Amino acid sequence: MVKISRKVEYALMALQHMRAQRPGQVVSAKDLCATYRVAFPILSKVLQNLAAAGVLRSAQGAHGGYRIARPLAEVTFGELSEAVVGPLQFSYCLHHDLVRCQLAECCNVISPVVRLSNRIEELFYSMSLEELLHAEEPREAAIRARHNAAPPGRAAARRKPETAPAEELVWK
Amino acid sequence: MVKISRKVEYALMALQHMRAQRPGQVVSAKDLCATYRVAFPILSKVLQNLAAAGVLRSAQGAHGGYRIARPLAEVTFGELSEAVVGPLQFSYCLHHDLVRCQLAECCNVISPVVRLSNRIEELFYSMSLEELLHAEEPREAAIRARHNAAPPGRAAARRKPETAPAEELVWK
DNA sequence: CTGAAATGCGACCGGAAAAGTCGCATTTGT
DNA sequence: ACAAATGCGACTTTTCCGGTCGCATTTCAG
Repeated sequence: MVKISRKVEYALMALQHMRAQRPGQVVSAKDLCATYRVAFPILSKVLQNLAAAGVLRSAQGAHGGYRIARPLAEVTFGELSEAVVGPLQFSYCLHHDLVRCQLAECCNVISPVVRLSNRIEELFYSMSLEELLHAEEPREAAIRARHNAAPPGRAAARRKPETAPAEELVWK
Repeated sequence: MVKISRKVEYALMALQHMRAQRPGQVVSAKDLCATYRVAFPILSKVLQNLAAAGVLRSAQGAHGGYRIARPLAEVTFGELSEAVVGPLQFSYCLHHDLVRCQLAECCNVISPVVRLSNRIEELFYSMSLEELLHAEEPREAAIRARHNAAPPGRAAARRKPETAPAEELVWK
């Protein structure tokens, strides 16, 4: 199954958050973790990856943190993905040389697989992060509203009927 | 990392093979395994999945096998993928209801993730198998040629070289 | 009618990759 | 000097996919 890595989701969360900051304002990994309930070391590594890729700029030391290094309209999802989870590698066949493929001598799908990989890669590199993150849509806004608007205990209970006590939502 | 399942590759191999058969000609799983060096049970299951999805038609009993059930131009890669590896589910967030997502209450990327998933899904359902498999390209043709070109007498030896590498090529 | 050859199907196993953890070094502002 | 932050590498845990096994069912052929 083709699945988006959780690290990529964390990266998107971080960028979505930073997009809303004043320009030049840095955000620490610690703050992000507190806000979005993600384990520190893993988010930290994701941010470091993004910094290494030039998507974020880091500031070390006290009151350090991260900020967006270049306009998100200029950064593609493909870049983000490669920065965070390594090179795109859609198939077992394509390690850029065919030599290693065990099936090479009787393989009849090299071309189709290459075509497929190219199509996905094109898609990934055609989507800018700006395009992806540009605005909340109703569905999400509703969730946020539910979360923020109602008196703490009750709304949760209402929305999420007896089945899931609030405790179970806590990040393990 | 976003990776195409090996089962999907097997499915493509099988369909590529059947595309070249005379209409109405059935191919047994056993034959396919022998030709492409894939373990029988796994390929068998892939073929069954394709049959259940109406892409292939199966014939049970002696001299049974599979054949293509409807024109590959009418079957999309998305269909194939879902038939073989289950429903497309690109993210951990989207189990069709948001209830189960632990991050829901502080998640700020639901919309982007939905957008992303939709884009990939659109791509998958926009590619027909005919389009993917339509023809061999030079690179692949070269490999096939190299493989087939050996003189007849030696061909058998070439085909199944008893040299050490042979063992290493055997599907573990 | 019986056996062989094929699909159909469900349960199980092992290994690799992803996710997460730990610990410590380095940088920098107060 | 100290505290707060990033930087980084090694380790552990967990999840899931590819692969295996075994047996039931169907169907053709002689």
